[in-house]
Amino acid sequence: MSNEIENLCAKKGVRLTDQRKLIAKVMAESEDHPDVDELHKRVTKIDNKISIATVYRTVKLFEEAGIVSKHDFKGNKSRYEQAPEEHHDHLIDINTGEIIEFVNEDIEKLQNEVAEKLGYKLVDHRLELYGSKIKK
Amino acid sequence: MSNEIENLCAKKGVRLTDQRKLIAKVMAESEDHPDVDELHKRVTKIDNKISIATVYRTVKLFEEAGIVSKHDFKGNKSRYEQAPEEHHDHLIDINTGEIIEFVNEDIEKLQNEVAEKLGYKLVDHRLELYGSKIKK
DNA sequence: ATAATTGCAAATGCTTTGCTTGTGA
DNA sequence: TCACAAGCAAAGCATTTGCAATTAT
Repeated sequence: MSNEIENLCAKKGVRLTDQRKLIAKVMAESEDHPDVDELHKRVTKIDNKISIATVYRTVKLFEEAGIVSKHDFKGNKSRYEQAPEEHHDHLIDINTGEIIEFVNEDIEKLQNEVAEKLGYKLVDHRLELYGSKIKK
Repeated sequence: MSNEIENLCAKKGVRLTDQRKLIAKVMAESEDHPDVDELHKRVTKIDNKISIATVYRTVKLFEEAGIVSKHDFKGNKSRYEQAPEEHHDHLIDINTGEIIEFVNEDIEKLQNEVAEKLGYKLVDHRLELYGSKIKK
């Protein structure tokens, strides 16, 4: 009955309230990258007393605990996804808003090389591709 | 007496007011990536009647005309730079906030390949590296 | 002349926060 | 029990906008 996010909360000593459990559940079941409003809509279907402030507080809490990842794509409000096992980047369909995840080791390696060459240790990065579907 | 940005405005049919000339001048002379507040501070030193609303309107106008580029780095307000001749990406020093520009053709090429492989035409992208200086 | 631009202040949209009541460990 | 969390409404912050006065062409 418990999900990955709940397990991580327990492990990290994050107190599990009904609201947090519900938000965790909804996030764990989301295949997309919902924003706070969308999350609030989804949890409200199950418990209509949860306030949007709680959703804001909870995603922030989860993010700080490394349980979820936050993304600020161009021109949108912040969107969230369960923190992935392995890093990936995103391609955003500029027509539909659809988000496709991808991994490219070569780019990752080159990023490290670039940073190093400039005298920096790479701590974090952001790579987003914006494109339109090629019709066949 | 006129700068690159003023020339571009003329070419694009953007009406040149005193305020816009001044903002163009300040942007053209900026080596860094100032935000709107900082731009407002800089123009105010020369003309203290310019309102922040005008700065907002002007950077937006310039951006839509392709004259300046807007960047939303992590955790900061929007920052602007004169639109570069040739594309570059940014490395942000997470300790000082300093921004270093770089170009890497290999990464650019790989981005196109990734998009293509996913069935997309790459229209735009965002690549930001966040790092800390390696002390020697 | 007159359509576009400015300055000001008010409005917006997303997010955070203070405070009182409620609750998980 | 009691420190912490939730709900609500108010505040915050960056940015946008309505409107009357001003200005570039």
